[in-house]
Amino acid sequence: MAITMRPSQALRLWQQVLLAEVRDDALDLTTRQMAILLTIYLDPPPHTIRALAARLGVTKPVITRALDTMGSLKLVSRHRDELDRRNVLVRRTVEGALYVERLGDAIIAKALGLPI
Amino acid sequence: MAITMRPSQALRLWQQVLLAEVRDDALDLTTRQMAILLTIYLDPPPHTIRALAARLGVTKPVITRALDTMGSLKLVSRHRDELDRRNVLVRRTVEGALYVERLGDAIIAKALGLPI
DNA sequence: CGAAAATGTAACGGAAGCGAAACGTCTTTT
DNA sequence: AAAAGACGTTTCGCTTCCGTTACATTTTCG
Repeated sequence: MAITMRPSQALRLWQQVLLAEVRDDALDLTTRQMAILLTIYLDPPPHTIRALAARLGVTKPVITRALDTMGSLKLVSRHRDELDRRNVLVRRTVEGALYVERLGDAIIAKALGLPI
Repeated sequence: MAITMRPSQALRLWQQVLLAEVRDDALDLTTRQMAILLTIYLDPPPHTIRALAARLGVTKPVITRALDTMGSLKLVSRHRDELDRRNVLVRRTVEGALYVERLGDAIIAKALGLPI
């Protein structure tokens, strides 16, 4: 069974989560950064810069810069691929997993609070 | 009946919508701008800069700048309040309503495509 | 009426993101 | 072994956003 919502409910859910994100966000990720983060945590590894760029439809420097930022926030980590040393593999971190998990819980909490 | 989802579904929904937003975004709104836009379109008017700042938990210049950007994109419009000429009232536009409506439809489309 | 308060905006310096292009390193091809 | 290609990063100039502070206008209150 698929998730069913009316447009008004979907928009209200989106608003509530964004408001919560803005109100108490220490991280302040951009839309692109959040898309990258979720892709790393939801899609199966390995994750290379090139593959992430293709998935998002952006250039590689965009991924590099986003990983710089999220790496300094400890949300992801980078490791050289020893089998093909041209590649960089992006891996999850404990902090990142916790952040994503909390986001999921926050979305559900807001969904449960939606008017009928 | 409230909307029910598992955390994995919520996160997957979020990822899918963000990916779509990044892939074919003509607008590229920030998280704050999107939160402001949805608040203007979902919460009952009137919307003043001060009230929006309080709702988001940010300073007034943040709202002013976001409205500058979204105003040039025709997503919202500003009008001086004639009853209290200190106030600026933010109003919806046809273009903004269309944009928000499409976002709602996009969310629903992604929700329907979620795995069980 | 005049002082104080409230509202939104402008200005400032700093930080971060952008697209495009050039670059260094590593692997594959010839 | 040399040339070509692939991968990720760095650099460039530019734009936009940020927080803070100062400001002009308008209203309220003493």
